Amino acid sequence: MVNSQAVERPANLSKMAAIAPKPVVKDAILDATDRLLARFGYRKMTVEDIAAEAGIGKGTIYLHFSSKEEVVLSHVDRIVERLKDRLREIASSDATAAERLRLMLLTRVLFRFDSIQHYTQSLNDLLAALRPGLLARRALYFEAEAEIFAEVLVIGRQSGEFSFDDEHVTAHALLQATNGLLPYSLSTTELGERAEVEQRASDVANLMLQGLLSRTTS
Amino acid sequence: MVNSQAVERPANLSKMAAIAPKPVVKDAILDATDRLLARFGYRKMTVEDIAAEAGIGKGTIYLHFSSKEEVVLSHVDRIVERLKDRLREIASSDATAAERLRLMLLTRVLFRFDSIQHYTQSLNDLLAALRPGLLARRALYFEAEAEIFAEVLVIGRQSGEFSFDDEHVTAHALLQATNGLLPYSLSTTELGERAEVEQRASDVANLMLQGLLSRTTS
DNA sequence: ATACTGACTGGAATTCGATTTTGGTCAACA
DNA sequence: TGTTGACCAAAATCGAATTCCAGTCAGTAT
Repeated sequence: MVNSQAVERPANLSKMAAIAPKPVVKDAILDATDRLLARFGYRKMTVEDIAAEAGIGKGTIYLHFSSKEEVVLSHVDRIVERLKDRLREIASSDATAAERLRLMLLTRVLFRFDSIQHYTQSLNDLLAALRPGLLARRALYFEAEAEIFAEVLVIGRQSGEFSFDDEHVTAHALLQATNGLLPYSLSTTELGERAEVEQRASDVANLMLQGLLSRTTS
Repeated sequence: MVNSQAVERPANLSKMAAIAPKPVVKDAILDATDRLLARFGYRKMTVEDIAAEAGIGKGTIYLHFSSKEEVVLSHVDRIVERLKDRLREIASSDATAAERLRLMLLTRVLFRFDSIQHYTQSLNDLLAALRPGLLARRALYFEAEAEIFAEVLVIGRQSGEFSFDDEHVTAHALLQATNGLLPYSLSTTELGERAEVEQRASDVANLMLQGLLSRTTS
């Protein structure tokens, strides 16, 4: 439940580190988790393993996270958080709106692919153990992503580049169309080669974007 | 391995039933399988159960299928075969090519949804047991579907309704975009309400089709 | 105080051998 | 000639003994 992103009332700036104790340690825990997930998978990775890998005591983990499950879910959260940063970066670049959306769609697929392809065989394990928690967050992830996409859509419409009715519906459709390429239930090996996934994402993106382009421009 | 679809050299027409013994029985076995999958799931359903439900002896199952796994995979094959019939039906209707594709996309999603929503909780079980076999067939299913879609695409282009480069790439993109709504790894309950799934499929289809429409028509 | 730790605990997971179930075969049967 | 169900080996299941580990908290260090 501790979310370093949410900044509520920075009451005492000099004591920020105390309010959310040592974000450096928190990140070290998540880094360790990433390495160990790749090496052992979810079930065989113990909390003591994580602590040792991070160079801290086991109890310290519980000062930052409420449970082992929460550690791993936060790790996934961090991946998505970084993805969102990347998406916002692309969203505010100076390419055409269509080019930005295209790159954003490719990125949302490939960033996830790259983030978890390290632990391929252990993914099923993780998924089986955390399915309920992950499904709950999936919806939140998509919603957050949709907002970023919607902004670019609106900008593209203002400039006359795009033509569409509802930006939220359209944003969700864009995400939905690429969801089949996300390694949520199919592992990265089952999805196919990276290059092939990229090609498929690209083909889908091209077709969708063609549908967005304003009829008047051509 | 016994595939009633593949018609190789119908040597003796009067003995067809002997070459592929009693397709009626075969269908009865698959019908029984469908009912029992819903009731018990894959693992708890025994071959003897199937035989009893179909009103035949256990050994008879093995005159039609090489293994229990093959029985269930053939059951899935039959679902897809029926779906393809439905798709071809729509493909040859007299609506506009866009309307046909739209309906075909909705159908490929909802037909699957309806076909397996009976056995929701037992789906994970089935998926875990048959994953390798199912993944292998998935590719074949998509390929076969893509062909039907490609035909409609070509017709739409001939009539000037559509504009696109490669019909196979485009057909695959259409399928890929709706794959995320198929109950392959996510069960029907995890996908959401039927109406919601329908809405999402519809939104995606609309956007994709918008991209196909020829620029000249508007 | 405050930040951290690791020994400790109960419940969960694993192991392993005994027992039961079941996928697949085939000799007998209709 | 087509069908069957008793039969067999392999797999699944069970259950008790054992190990393991997530989470706690008294204690240490700072």
